[in-house]
Amino acid sequence: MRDSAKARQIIDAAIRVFARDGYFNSRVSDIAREAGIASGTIYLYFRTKDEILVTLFREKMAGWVALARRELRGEPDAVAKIRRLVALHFSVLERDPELAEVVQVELRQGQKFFRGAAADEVAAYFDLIASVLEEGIAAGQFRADLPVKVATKMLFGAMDQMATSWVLGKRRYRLSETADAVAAILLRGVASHGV
Amino acid sequence: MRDSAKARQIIDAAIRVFARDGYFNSRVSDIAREAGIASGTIYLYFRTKDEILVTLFREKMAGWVALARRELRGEPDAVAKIRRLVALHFSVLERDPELAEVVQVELRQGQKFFRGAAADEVAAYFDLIASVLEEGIAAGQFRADLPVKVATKMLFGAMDQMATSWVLGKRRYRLSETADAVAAILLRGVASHGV
Amino acid sequence: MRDSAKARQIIDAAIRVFARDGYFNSRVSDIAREAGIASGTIYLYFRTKDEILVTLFREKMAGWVALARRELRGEPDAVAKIRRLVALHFSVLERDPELAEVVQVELRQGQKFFRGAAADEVAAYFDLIASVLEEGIAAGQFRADLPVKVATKMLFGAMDQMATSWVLGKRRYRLSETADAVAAILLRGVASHGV
Amino acid sequence: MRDSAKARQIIDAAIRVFARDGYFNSRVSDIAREAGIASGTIYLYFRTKDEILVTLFREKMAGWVALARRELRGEPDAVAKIRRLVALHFSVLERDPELAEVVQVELRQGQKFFRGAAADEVAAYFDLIASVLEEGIAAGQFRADLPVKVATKMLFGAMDQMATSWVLGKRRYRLSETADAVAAILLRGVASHGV
DNA sequence: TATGAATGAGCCTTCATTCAT
DNA sequence: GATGAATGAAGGCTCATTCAT
Repeated sequence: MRDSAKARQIIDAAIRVFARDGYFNSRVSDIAREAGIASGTIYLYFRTKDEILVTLFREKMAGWVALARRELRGEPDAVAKIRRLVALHFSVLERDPELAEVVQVELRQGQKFFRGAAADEVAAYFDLIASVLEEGIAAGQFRADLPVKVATKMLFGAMDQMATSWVLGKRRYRLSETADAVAAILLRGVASHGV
Repeated sequence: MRDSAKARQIIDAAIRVFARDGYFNSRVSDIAREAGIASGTIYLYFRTKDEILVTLFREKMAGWVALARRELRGEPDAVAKIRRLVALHFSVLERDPELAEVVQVELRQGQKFFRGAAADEVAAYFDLIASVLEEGIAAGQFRADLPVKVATKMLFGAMDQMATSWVLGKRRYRLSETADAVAAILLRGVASHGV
Repeated sequence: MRDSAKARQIIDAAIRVFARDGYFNSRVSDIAREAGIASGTIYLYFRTKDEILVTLFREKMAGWVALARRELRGEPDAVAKIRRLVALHFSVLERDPELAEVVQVELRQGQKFFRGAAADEVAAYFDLIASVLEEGIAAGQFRADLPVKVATKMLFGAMDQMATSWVLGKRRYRLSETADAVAAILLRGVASHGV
Repeated sequence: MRDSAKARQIIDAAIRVFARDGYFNSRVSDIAREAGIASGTIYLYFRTKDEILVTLFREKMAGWVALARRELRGEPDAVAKIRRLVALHFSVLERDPELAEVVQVELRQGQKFFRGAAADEVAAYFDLIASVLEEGIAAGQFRADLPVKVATKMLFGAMDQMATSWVLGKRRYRLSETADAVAAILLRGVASHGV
């Protein structure tokens, strides 16, 4: 549980195993073997198998949000931030295909992703998107009457489905290359006038 | 499968049980009790517990696509069709909250939804969306250079996330009431000029 | 249960099915299909699946013993009777390979064969063998101090193993052709002097 | 299989349970309770319930054949060896009545005994018998024209039926006391002249 | 800390048998 | 008598978790 090299080692092993076999088909002993430790050792760092998945996700998602926040800070306005956000969303997943498999496919089990322990991190990401939209509205770049909550979900959903389709299509193309097109459509959708 | 009345009875019971307890927490005997039959009877109509979930989804999704196709036929142009599609997507789920729970949450397990046996039906829905986009492009309503595949995924993703958030938020508002706003954003995103 | 063409039809189907798949791998419905009737019909003639096996065996064994008794009656002395008995034992099985498979392999399950409902018929066959041995002793052909019970079991065991090996060896030779050799060894074993 | 002590503990428990209740009436959990371990532990040493039976048999039979080989080595000629073999065959079973019950009754299910995984050990026992017969023929003690394969099966069958009858008769007498009579009949059967 | 043998709760599925038609 | 859809008991096996070392 405590931050530790061993915990990270376990999480990294879990990502590989979950990506390969799926969460339900993976045994704790598989993760242990992949990590090169005894299965009992895992329970010194995680209370349950489920907690591995949740922790995995929380850590990755928290890092993701932090990264996004940092990156967006450098962008001049909401439009640029949306473009950056899409590019980042895609490149993070593209850079780590095993993580992508786990996040887009395995993590959607039951209610673990949007509900569950990871809900805070997802909410933070939603908040980040919403804040960019608010900023755009304030700056007059986005429609004044834009329903922000709705638009936030739609933006996330659109990006998420792009990622899911890419993963399920065995990543046969470069996800990043679609970023501009995606951002363009999203921006037109929310813009106060033609962009 | 053979006796469609009994099979439907089982599927309907399964929807209620899965919606209440989740797929993995549901025992076959729970479905049987809910359907008012013996658990062995289920195996006269379905080979495995898994097949119940898959059949459930295929039937519902096939009906959904057929309904959408029929409804869209009556609309005059692509813009109207997109509006209709969003309204339909939302109203189908809103009318059957238990189905919504199953489709948006339980069905996303592992690879059963987009991959797996249900892939054909999902693909048919994607095709339907794509065909509307093509029609809009041909009619000059949507951008001539619109990347149809990308836009298709984004449209589906946006609607899907709206539905998921609504389900996870315990359906505390009327999903249908967001349809106009969603359609508006989608249409602006793909329109050839400000709509 | 009652003697009837249908009961015989079921038993004959059961022999074929048991010989092909083994008793435990055979379902009652398999027997029904092989017999060309509904599975429920079987229960009009037999109380349980087990009873099919037992009845099958009792009928075949009773017929076998009756046949043997009849045939031996025509033989002049104990030596000729032993020869006849061996030849008959082998030819009965050889003439009906599926019955042989069932009797030598499938029927030996648990305690159904020597113990169980078929015990009487087996005992009758043992008695028949014993009576021939007694006759031979009385006639001076067999050792006066021959332990009849022991010899009876040995004779049966020797013939039985010959049959079992022949069945397990996929009946690649003619069992009957070994009858003379078998009878010769048996007769020397019990004879009052070199035969 | 790995830890021979624990595996032996399980096998010994299985012999007691199978002898008492029969193989099919025994649950894996019964064996576990008898062995004083958890039922899951059994699966650390055996893949299936079936494998327990097969392993049980292979180990016992292998030990039996090894013992017989060793004992026969000390005997001066084929006649003495046959006598020793019969005595040994009977005393092994008599010394371990529960093993006898399992080997003579439970193990004959379907094709596990003569066919199946135990076939090698049974074949080794048959080979041992055959080699003694060959030796006796070479030494002139047994008939020169003795059909060895046939005689081997008959010898085994005769001993086996003696054992089976003894087990089924609830072991109401001492099997060993019949050894001399059995050996005498067998030897007369194969001898080159009156013995 | 680390190990890995041991635990034991949990459940899907089969199929002999029943019975309403 | 005949049917075959329906029943429901039964148990082998898995694997997350524990704990003695």
